Amino acid sequence: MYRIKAANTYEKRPEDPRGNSYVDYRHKKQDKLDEQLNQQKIDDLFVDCVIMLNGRLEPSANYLRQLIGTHGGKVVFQYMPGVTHIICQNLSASKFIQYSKKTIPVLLPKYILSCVEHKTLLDTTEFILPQLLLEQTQQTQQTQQTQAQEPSPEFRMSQINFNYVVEPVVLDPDSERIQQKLQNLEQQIKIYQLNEIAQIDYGEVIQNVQNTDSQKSSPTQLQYIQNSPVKTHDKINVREYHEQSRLHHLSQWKVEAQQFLIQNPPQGPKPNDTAAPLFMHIDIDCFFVQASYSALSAQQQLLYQSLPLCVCSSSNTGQNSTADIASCNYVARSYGIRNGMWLRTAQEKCKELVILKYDFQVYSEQSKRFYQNLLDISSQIMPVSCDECYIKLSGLISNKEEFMTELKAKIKRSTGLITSIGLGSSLIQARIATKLGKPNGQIHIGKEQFIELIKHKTVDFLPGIGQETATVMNSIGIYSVGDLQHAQLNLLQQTFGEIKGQQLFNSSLGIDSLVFKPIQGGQQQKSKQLQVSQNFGVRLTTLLQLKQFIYNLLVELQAKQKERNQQINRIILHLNVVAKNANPQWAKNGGCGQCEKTTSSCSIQGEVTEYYEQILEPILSQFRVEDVRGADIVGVCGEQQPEIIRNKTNKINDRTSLNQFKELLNNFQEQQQNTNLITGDISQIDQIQDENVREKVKQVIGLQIIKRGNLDDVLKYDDFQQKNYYMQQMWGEFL
DNA sequence: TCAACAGCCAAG
DNA sequence: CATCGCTTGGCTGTTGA
Ligand SMILES: Nc1ccn([C@H]2C[C@H](O)[C@@H](COP(=O)(O)OP(=O)(O)OP(=O)(O)O)O2)c(=O)n1
Repeated sequence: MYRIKAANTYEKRPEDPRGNSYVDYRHKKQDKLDEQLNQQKIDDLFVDCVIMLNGRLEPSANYLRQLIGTHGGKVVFQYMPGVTHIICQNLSASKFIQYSKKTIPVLLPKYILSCVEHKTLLDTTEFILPQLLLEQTQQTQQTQQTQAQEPSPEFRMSQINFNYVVEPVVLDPDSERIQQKLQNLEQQIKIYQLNEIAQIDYGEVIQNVQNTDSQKSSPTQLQYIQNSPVKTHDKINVREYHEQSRLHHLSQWKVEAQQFLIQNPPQGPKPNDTAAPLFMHIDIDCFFVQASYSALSAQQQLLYQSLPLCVCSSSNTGQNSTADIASCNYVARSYGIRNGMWLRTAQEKCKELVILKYDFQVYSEQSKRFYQNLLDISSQIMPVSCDECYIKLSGLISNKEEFMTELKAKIKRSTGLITSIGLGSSLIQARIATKLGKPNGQIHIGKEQFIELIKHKTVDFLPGIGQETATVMNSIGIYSVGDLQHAQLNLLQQTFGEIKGQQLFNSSLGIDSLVFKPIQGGQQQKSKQLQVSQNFGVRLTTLLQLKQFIYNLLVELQAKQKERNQQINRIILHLNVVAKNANPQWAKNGGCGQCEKTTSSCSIQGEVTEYYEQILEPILSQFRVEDVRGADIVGVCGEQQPEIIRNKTNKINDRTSLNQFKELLNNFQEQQQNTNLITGDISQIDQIQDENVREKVKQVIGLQIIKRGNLDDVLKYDDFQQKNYYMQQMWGEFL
């Protein structure tokens, strides 16, 4: 039996685990924040070193950079004269040749960690990249501090190696015995009893869906083991757990916002598609904090005015809380506190941080009120979340400033909440405008300004660029948005893939990759998948309990399916099992910690709840029940209406007439956003000055028109995202 | 050639 | 007391018919 695992999992540093569940992403995010805010120098260990980090590393390049920085060293991500060490992990063939000729030591990341650990520069011999060892052993003695030759082009273009290794699963010697035991036990404890119980539970839950009464404790709910690390005063089941989970509500409210708009179609005027495109993005500032604050008594509000506030499930003052901060106000942010940060980290930054309680009821009501205020602006609204949405305003607004001021005042009157508004000619421009204006901002960004305004931001400022993408970008020498604006498109595409690469590039220029999809009144939204998860507070002892857990999740899935009137063709179970070397010290209290996913899937005929055993059966031998820390169940929905509009990615790569391209593609983009199809006027192509460029554009567009009959069909046929083949066909001439 | 599937990433 | 780490969608890459 084999399990695929990321090749470079680094297990010695639990606070930066990789390749596991999203849960670890939280840790990484936390790390990143910590790192950004802790840059004091510790010593001068690496003071004479210029260390080049290359490719994907474990621990992450970001972490190593911080580490080296705090010990006085300099870090570069591309080769340059003066580099004293190269840190690398996966060597591609071309680089292998390059590196083996260099006189600079090429070392494993372990070298940095060991040096720090021993507080001295160690001999490099032990840490030479194994691939190079044969060639280089003779040379290593005299390699340090040597000046290097000019870099070759390939050398500068750092590639990322996404190799995977297949690693045999070493079963715990006990597990088989335990399995056996459990199975026997299960048979003894009447397996059919579960079915019986299950039926009862099923009925109850469905009934509860209908009359929304809170559910009484049912026999199938999870049982916590005695003396488990998670102590609980009460038993919980999936539904009760979700009631308390902010992320569950957040996801739920997004769906509710969509449904609200379906049931209450916006009455505002229809935007004018022939007018200059104009989009608005609006977001309530630190939503949870404002809402929780507004629910306080006047006296308390006065007391907390202009104090650092946050919303967090912990009310403790004990200093070691691992509770997440859902939202913090801008005073708190000035201390470096961020949403999603653990309370104890935040309290290290600001002792006076005031904790407010969640009030999900209030958030839900405020969200509804917020949306109510948006209904008469325009007929086209696209919700992003409970506190955030895009609205199309093309041709509807005369005085922008006045409009924004009035809307903000109106929302303030109705909800008491302060919002930020951004206007721009594309979604991303509006989005960035909001971000730049926060808090209490109202900004309109012009196309030209956009590129200048964000030039000096780090790449992760752009929506769509998170921790992972930023790290990879850094490793190919792109740090700022400006770097990205001037990056080589083909390098980006080579690194991130054809579409993703193009989208990243486009984003830096303010061109949307997100498509504006306003809610269509009366038309039920169909999801592609429905998911139910619980990865908190799960500590099981018996197989029976595991089955109950899975069953409970399936009951929720079924309820969701019925509620949304969707069909589920297949379910996928991701069981989160505690990672072998997970460091308990870093684990969130009650959380799942570092986990490895064990996955199983099966097709569904009939009710999903009937599959609780069948879905577990194939993977039962791969883990011990007491190691299970949670599960995600994904239901893949069927009977999807085919999407008419797939994502379209505009191609730009002619540097000499970049501006013309930008302009042209902006126009195309705008038309696309305006009509969802480019039906329009392609005579503007004739206005392109540069003959080369003009012909290329004509070729590509024209070719497709001929092929498909007309431009509408070209774009309807936009299946090319599915396969690179189509990309080549559609846009090959451009490349 | 393309649908299906699995995995990763981002977002609030 | 802790603590409530969910859910959806888009893109990449592989497979197999
Ligand atoms: N990791 C996160 C991020 C957000 N939220 C919740 C709390 C936020 O109030 C709400 C909206 O998220 P935003 O990203 O809009 O952040 P805020 O509204 O808190 O702040 P701002 O929009 O001013 O940056 O979602 C959360 O619970 N956990």
